[in-house]
Amino acid sequence: MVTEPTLLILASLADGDKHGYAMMEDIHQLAGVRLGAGTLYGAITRMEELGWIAGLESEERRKPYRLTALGRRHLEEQMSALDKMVKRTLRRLKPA
Amino acid sequence: MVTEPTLLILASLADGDKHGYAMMEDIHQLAGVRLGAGTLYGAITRMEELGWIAGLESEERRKPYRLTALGRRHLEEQMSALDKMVKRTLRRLKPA
DNA sequence: TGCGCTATTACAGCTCACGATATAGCGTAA
DNA sequence: TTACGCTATATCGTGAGCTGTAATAGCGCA
Repeated sequence: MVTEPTLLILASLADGDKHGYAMMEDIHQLAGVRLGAGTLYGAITRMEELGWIAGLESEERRKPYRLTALGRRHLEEQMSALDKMVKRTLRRLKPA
Repeated sequence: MVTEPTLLILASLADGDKHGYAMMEDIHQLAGVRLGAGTLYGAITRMEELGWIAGLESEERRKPYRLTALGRRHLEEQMSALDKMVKRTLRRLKPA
């Protein structure tokens, strides 16, 4: 697996509000992995409790979620750390 | 946590053979995280069984490890996938 | 009517991350 | 020479959370 489901969900919501199933599709495009239902909805529940995402009301059977300010900040931190790490590692992989 | 310990260990060994404790220091420099002893040596054992790293003989109390060809290939694949994902996500975070 | 896709929930199993503990060699300062 | 702190590895228990699967249900279409 490329990254923790948590980051993939945050990354997906960074593009706009989405419900669970739509995140599955988006994450597949974004990272090439397909999260299972258990992984996805389990992570969503935990992240909502953490205050990283918020469920929006809806009269449909779809339940959309939105990235909170806290979640966005966390995503930014993780991404910039990841970016540094990836760049350093790629530099190690291809010697001068 | 930024990334799985597995990738961090592979990334550390991409720079040259190292024993466990040296990886801890290197990973701290590389990714800003400090792996605990349990995490580190647990992952090392599993990765050796997978054939991603190989233990080298040594008469000292230090046991150095080397990245195998298989491990290197895996690291390259994961890093390029991560690289794509990070770039796309960063683009989402800072709108035009 | 039935099939396949969308959509969510719940659950059981299992891996693994993590902290803590134990052991031990080493250098060095008191 | 004793004691302390750092280096170095191993092991264990616990819990979090990833994973696949099954159950449920609305929807569109043939």
